[in-house]
Amino acid sequence: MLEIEIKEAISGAFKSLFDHTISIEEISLQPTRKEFDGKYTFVIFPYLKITKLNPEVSGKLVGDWLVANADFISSYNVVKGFLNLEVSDQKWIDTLSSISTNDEFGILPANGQKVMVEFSSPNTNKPLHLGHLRNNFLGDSTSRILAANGYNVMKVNLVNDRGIHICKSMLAYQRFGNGETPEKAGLKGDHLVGKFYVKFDQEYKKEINELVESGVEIEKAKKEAPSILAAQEMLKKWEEGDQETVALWEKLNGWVYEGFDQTYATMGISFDKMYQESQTYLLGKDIVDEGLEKNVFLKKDDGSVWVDLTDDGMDQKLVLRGDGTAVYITQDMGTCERKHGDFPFEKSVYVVGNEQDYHFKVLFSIMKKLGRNYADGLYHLSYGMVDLPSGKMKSREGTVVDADDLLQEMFDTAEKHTTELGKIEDMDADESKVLYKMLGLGALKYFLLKVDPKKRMLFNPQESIEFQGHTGPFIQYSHARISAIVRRAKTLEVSESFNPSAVGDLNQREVDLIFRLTNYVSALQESAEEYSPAVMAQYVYDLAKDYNGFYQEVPIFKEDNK
RNA sequence: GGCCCCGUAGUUCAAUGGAUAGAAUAGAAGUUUCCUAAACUUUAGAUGCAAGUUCGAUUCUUGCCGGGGCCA
Repeated sequence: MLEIEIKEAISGAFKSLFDHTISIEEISLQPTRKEFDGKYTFVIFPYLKITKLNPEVSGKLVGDWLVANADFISSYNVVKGFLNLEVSDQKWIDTLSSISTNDEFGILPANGQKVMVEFSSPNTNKPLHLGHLRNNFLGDSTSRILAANGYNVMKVNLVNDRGIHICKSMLAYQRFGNGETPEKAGLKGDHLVGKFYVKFDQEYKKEINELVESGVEIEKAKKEAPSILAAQEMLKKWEEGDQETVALWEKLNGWVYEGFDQTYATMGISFDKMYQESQTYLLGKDIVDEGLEKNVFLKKDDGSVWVDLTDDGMDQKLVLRGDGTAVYITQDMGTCERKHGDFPFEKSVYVVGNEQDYHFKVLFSIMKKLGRNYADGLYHLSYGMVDLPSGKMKSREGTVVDADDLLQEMFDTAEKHTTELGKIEDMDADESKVLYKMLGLGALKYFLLKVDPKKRMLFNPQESIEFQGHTGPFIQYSHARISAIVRRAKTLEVSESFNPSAVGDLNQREVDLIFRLTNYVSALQESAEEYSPAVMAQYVYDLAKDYNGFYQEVPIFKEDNK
């Protein structure tokens, strides 16, 4: 890449001028601000100790050396401690040529490394909601970025298909279901099961209220309400493998999976492998034994097993209960090990909400103490909650934004805007449907991805369905117009306007655009290492914005279009 | 109580320790013979507070004040 070449040249300049070696990694190069001349800026300030000269003189020396010795640097200027470098036309021509002839532009060759990306991780007792959408889009986007960077990526989904929550749905179905099915109810399977989960909660609350009215303490009532006891009993039966219970569990989960599959298909998201917690929840106990053997864990008098992480700034953590039953971290250790066994990765990304920051810190620290060679490659892609203007989403208060509903709303809005603007009069119904989906999904994905993942974000339904401004459809629209130029260039036979060799005739804005494009690719490469879809989103947006800004000043086809 | 994350225009978001803190949206004023006006141009508007580190701090450190989370 161009940037690397410039850095190498700067390094050469320091070697030759000051007999000092600076590595390419430590050289900081940034795009020149648009109010100054130049394309790349090298900040001299940090190197004044080496040059032992003032900023202006240092910049001039380096600039002169570069112009004399690096043929792709055509000129330079120094403002205070900023050395602004201009890249020669020939270099742009070469760069653009290599881009236009490279079908794999932006995609790096395989690097031989495996990375597993776990995301989505739904519970099977209710449908996906807005929070899951942020998770899914982050996971999917990260996977794509990593794949484009040459990693062998395996996308996995660990479904939480067991536990007290699904028993609650099962119980309510048993009582109130009357043999209902998704077909009969005309509901997606996940929505049907979610309905019974809500039903359970209503009954449970009713029972608590009755108990409290009869004089029972509220905490006690919560523990002793008949519904919750029945749910616990059902979980126990499930764990014992009771046939009837397992059959019911399979039936309901089957419906939920069908519903999820539909939602994933709508979102355009797929997985290479599914894990079920029902298959992994017993894992990890052998690792506890191993940890005891290696003296990483210690057993207390009551038989419980602990790990001491005070050296790493954490506290002591329980890894196995005194009665020998597992805690969350136990199964996560086991699942981690199994995942690595299935797909021996160098890196493994967990896309999980930030309420589990501490949990993953603990998990990774344990795996390291156990001497797993892959432990350094474990990464928690932590993201913040999605808030609504009314505040936090709460399922019990019915303020949850359902994923299917939201997706449909986006598609409907796309249709409404598109028809109002009269954009697609020559399209048939199928084509236009594809278009609405592309627009609606683009808007939603961009809206959720443009925010720094770790930050809590606000989802305003009104704004999210707007297609103007800093949105996905803005970028899609710009792309459509760029494509139109290329199309017309071919039909009008003025394609030389787009011939790389004509780059010398392009105006400043156009060259800027090309510059942005090359910059975009290097950002693609760097940001992938930092798992940052938000950075990618910003670059694409900037590019589209630059394009829209300059096109009105230089309409290329003005003359040919009479 | 201990630990973790976040405080930037009215609002929603940007800004590897660098130049005059960028966008979008809402407000005001404009632009359709044009590669599709889902666009473009102009205008006004912000770093919670207080110290410290240094050539330079939205960014790093400490304290305080707010918001959220985790652990009991």
